[in-house]
This record gives sequence, C-alpha cells and structure tokens, in this order.
Amino acid sequence: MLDQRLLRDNPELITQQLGRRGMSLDLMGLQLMARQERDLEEQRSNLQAEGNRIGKEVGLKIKGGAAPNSPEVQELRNEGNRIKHQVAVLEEEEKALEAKLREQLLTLPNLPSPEAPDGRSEDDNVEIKRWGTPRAKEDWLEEHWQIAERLELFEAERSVRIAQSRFVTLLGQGARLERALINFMLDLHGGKGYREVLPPILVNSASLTGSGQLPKFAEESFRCAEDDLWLTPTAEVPVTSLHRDEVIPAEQLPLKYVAYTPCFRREAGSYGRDTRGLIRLHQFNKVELYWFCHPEHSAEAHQQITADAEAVLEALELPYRKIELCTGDMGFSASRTYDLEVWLPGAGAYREISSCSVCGDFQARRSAIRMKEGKGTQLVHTLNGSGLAVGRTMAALLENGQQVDGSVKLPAALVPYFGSERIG
RNA sequence: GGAGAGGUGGCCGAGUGGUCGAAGGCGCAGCACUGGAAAUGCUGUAUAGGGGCAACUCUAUCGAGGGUUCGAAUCCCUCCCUCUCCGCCA
Repeated sequence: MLDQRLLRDNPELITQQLGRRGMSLDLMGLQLMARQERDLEEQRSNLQAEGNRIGKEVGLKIKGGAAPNSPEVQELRNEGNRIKHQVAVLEEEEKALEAKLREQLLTLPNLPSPEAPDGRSEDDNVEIKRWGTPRAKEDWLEEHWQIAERLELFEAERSVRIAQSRFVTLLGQGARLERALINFMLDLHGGKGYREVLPPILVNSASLTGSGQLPKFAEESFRCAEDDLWLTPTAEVPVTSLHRDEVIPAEQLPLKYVAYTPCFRREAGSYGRDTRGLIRLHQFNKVELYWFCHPEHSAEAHQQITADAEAVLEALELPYRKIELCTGDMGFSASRTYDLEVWLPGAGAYREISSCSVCGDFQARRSAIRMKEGKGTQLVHTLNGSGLAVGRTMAALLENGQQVDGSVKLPAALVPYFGSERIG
C-alpha cells in the first residue's frame, strides 16, 4: 500500500510513477478524500479533548461537594452530551471515508524503483547476464513432458480424474526427483543462513491482503467456500504474515527465511498456454526465499537474494539468463524485479524459473511490519525470490540432461539426494 | 462439536465507574557508584494518527465491535481468540 501522506502531499509523484507502469490515473479525488479525512480527524479529536475536559470537571465538582443534579453540574452534563453527539456524527463520517480511502489505496500497485527500466511489456525487459552454455538444438531432443511420459515420471491424464486439467501426479522416479530437489534446495539455502519455515498453506484474507494478492487478484486464488481461507498462491503470503503486526528490533534484521510449500493458482486467462507438462499447473511446488530487512539495506539485499537463487541453477549446472523486468511487466507489489530464465533445449527457449523482487515498504505497510531502531519505528522492507520453482526445475533437468540412449543424466550435486546419477 | 476458565504494556501481574496509558515486579537503556564488574541507587522505557523547527502537545488504543454514562480497563450486549476437560482424528 502507498503512503497516505504521499497521497495528501504529492499525488503527482504517484501519478507519474504509476504512469511508468502504463497506468493513467487521476488521483485528485483520492487526494481530496485523504485531506478531508485528516480534517475530520482534527475536528473530532479537538471535540474529544473538550469532552474529556468536561468529564474531568464534573468529577472534580462532585468530589468537591457539588450535588450531582445541581444546575451547574447539569449544565456541564448537557454540554458533554452535545459534544458526544457531535463526535458520533464526525466519527461515522470519518470511518466511512477512511474505509473508502483504504479500499481504493489497496488497489494501487507499488511505485517502481527509479532503477527499474521503463517499458510497456515483457518485450522491454532488459537482459542482465547469461550463465552457462546453452545446449545446441538437435533434432532428437525432446521436450520435458515427452521425456517424462516416456520414462513414466508423471501421469497427466489420470490426474484429471483425480482433480482436473492442469494437475499432475508424479510417479516413481519423478516423485523421487521432486522430493530430492526440494531437499536439495532447502539444504543449500539453509546452509547460507536462511531459516527454514514450513507454514500453513491455507491462509486467511488478511494474509493475502497483506502481501498484495487481495483485493485485486481474488480470481487468481482458490478459496475454501465455507471459511475465510484460501489456498496460498506462493509462500510469500504466509511468510509475510509470519510477522504481520509486529515490531522487530533492528538488530535482528535481516530475517531470512526459506520456505517450501505447494502453491495453488487458478491461472485464469492462460487457457491453451503450456498445457502439457510441468510448466503451468494449478498446483506446484516452490522453494521460496524471503527477507525482512532494514530499509537502508534492501537494494543490496535484492542483489543477494537473486544471487542466492542463481546459486541453485549454477549448482544444478543449468544454463540461465537473468533479466530485469521493465515497469510495465512488474508484479503488483514489486518495486524492482529480476527474473531468472532457465534454458530448455527441448523447447529451444528460456523459461522463467525464478522471480526475485524487492517490495520496499509496500507489503510492510499493508501488513504493519515495523522495525525499532532507537526512538520510534519505521516500516521494514521485504523481498522475495523463488529458489526455485521445483516443477520447472525438474523440466529443465530433464531437457538439459537427456542422453541419446533416452536416459537423463543428473548433475553431480543432486546425486546424493536422488540416489542415482541417471534416470531411465 | 460439547462443557468450563481466561484475554491488561516486551514479559509477569494489580486494578469493579472519575484526574488510569494504567500500581508493582522483571527485562532493557542511560547515569551514579567501581580499577573493572556484580550488587545498589536514580532516571527513562508501548503503538497509531494529528499539530509543532523543537521542547512538547492533542486524540485513540487494557482481545474486537457495539451500548449505558458528563466520565468505562472497570457495568451491559455481540463476536473473536487462547487454555483445560470430553468427543472425533493423522
């Protein structure tokens, strides 16, 4: 959420910065609302101060011997009642205005960082670097779902029977590889100071609002009809809420978490895209990195969290490229984002496998996560990065490791986890 | 799901209508004492919003919301949560 003070004092800045995302906004109405709200608050609290003064005076008079129903006390009571009614009116107005304002503010995305490159769509994203040598295209190379079907690593058709399309059942060595990857990633990050966390994957509306998924993207998540609970679309949601409404001592920062969770997404509007295989599913596994950090250190933290995600790809010997998202392609809560795209030789393309964002104080304000340093508090900064999407990592391993004999060779780092250097 | 108990500041805990944002203790910070430390003493130590260059000041908050009252942590109503026992259960 954006700062209300910024809205009151400098809405032009917001309009201009959100313009970089391709939005054109007129915030004059909202600014007026925010100013009215503050005026109401001032009037109301002045009245309340007067009411408090009268209340004390009545108490003193009665204690001093005045009869509770004497004219002078009665007059004060009447005055007190008058004020009470005025306050009630103002308060109602103020609350309504505040709710309306908040509702509107919650739908505005984060301001992009000044560093983020301007652009309208993914075509304007900026490639930062490439790592590894992409395997050359050869005719016999298969796509990951072809390999997985041939080696019976997953079951697509029968998963429709269990759930519906875009669900997959991993079997045998496929299931084992998924598990090996999760453990490998958790261990790798755990060894670098990340604290492992296994959170609830049903989350309430407040949690989804706190990280930015609600109210605007309700149609992207699965909801449990009878409860105020949703299936989490990413571990970012429960981990943000792990510290919701908290004040964290500055010396404890940064707090670095690594969380493995299944993730659930409706993938509304992606009909027909990536319908085969492990790329786009309603349920997938992800190992997520998450930082709560001091606002002054978030820029370097962003470099670090991205490097930590890259380290997984490098350990798995998977060629990738790092791109920076332009303002038009960035997510709702992000102020700056690097995507990591892994090379899929079967498909002959780079595909997103990690997204590493710094959100500034955007989520912290929604979730009321502050830090205390000396006197007073300030909002922390939050960062998140996939480290990595597990299903897509499996797809990449299958395509990059496929051999002429039909088997798949796994990178050395994974052998202790998988128990074999080869599938098939 | 049924029955009971309870929710007060970072923690413990007092407070049943008035000057209570709240005794006392613990913890923490500063100062004094000390060669240094411990012990001791003094001082300070919640959050949010508004005003002020600042010192400071106003408002709200004792689980949440509503009500009674000139005045509510305290009385009334509703809800939420936690704990214990029973039931169910991996």
